[in-house]
Amino acid sequence: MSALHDHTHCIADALTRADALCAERGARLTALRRRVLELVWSSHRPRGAYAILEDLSQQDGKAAAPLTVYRALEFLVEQGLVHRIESLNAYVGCAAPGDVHSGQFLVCEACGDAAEIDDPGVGAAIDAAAAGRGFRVQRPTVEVRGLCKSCQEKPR
Amino acid sequence: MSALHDHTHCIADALTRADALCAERGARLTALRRRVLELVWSSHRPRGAYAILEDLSQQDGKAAAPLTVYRALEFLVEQGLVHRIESLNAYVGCAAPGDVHSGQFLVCEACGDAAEIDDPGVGAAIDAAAAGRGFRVQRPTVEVRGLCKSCQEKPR
DNA sequence: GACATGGGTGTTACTTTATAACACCCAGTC
DNA sequence: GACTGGGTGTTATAAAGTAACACCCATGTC
Ligand SMILES: [Zn+2]
Ligand SMILES: [Zn+2]
Ligand SMILES: [Zn+2]
Ligand SMILES: [Zn+2]
Repeated sequence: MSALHDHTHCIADALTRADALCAERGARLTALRRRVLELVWSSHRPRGAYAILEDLSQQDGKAAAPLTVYRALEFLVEQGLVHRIESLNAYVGCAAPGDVHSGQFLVCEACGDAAEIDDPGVGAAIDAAAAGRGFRVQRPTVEVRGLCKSCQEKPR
Repeated sequence: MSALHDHTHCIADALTRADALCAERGARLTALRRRVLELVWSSHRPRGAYAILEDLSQQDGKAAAPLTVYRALEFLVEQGLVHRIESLNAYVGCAAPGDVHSGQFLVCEACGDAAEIDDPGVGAAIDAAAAGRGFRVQRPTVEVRGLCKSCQEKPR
């Protein structure tokens, strides 16, 4: 993700889509859940549950318990609004909620950004590899560590 | 991994290869590290660090500290003898140490076995997807959850 | 043999991440 | 108004991982 973009737009857009999706599904995007989603979207870097907890305490003055955040995150993940990055124990906003989520991420070691991609080639290759071994795919996880384009261009 | 196979052979083989690889590299596969490797290989299911710790305590009578196990695991991972399954916070023996490790796993939700595959198609697809976005790959992680062949055949 | 060197291990304490159990509240319904 | 169920608050606890520091022991050097 380019460092120079109107991120307030990313946030507003994510919240709007979340409102629409939840309304459509009859899922309850409560004030707390919406606020947690907003905090997850505070950047394109995956954010840990306890970091979000701190945000809640400091920005909202509410001293919430870990469970509060974890339950909100659980809901958001179920709704496909947020993805969990397993290799970081952290959460990041979904770029395309509503669409199919195969969950593929390019995670930059330098800036920390996690770019979600839904590359059909990768999905197809995984399906083929699994099928060849008689394995039935339920949930693929692809998290590629490396260096994003902008971090390669301005090294160090 | 078929439930019916001579697993003692898997273990013996893994230890033999580890001995050879470490000797070749001048890496010190100490008694503790070798023992931890053996415990990781106690099955084809990824095993958590604390589970291995318990094995050490119960089977060897040594009440080791967590760090002891984590340090041994760190060494084994560096040497490519063991892989960490990020989505499980657990470790599993490498099927082909010495070769290139892209780290692709088919993890069965039913029996827990993690089958390591090194599918060139998957690797190539990831490289292509990353290259198309200007991303330089350093360490890909692929962990596919689903049902292995034998668990599909004997459901429940 | 005495001595420095460095990697491996032991010990204690601590941080981070995640979940269990149970009570309460509040909107929607009959 | 009472019933119900999902969402939230509270407290306590489990699971996973790390920091700091001392000790040991094999190796190489003087
Ligand atoms: Zn943005
Ligand atoms: Zn970057
Ligand atoms: Zn085996
Ligand atoms: Zn299975």
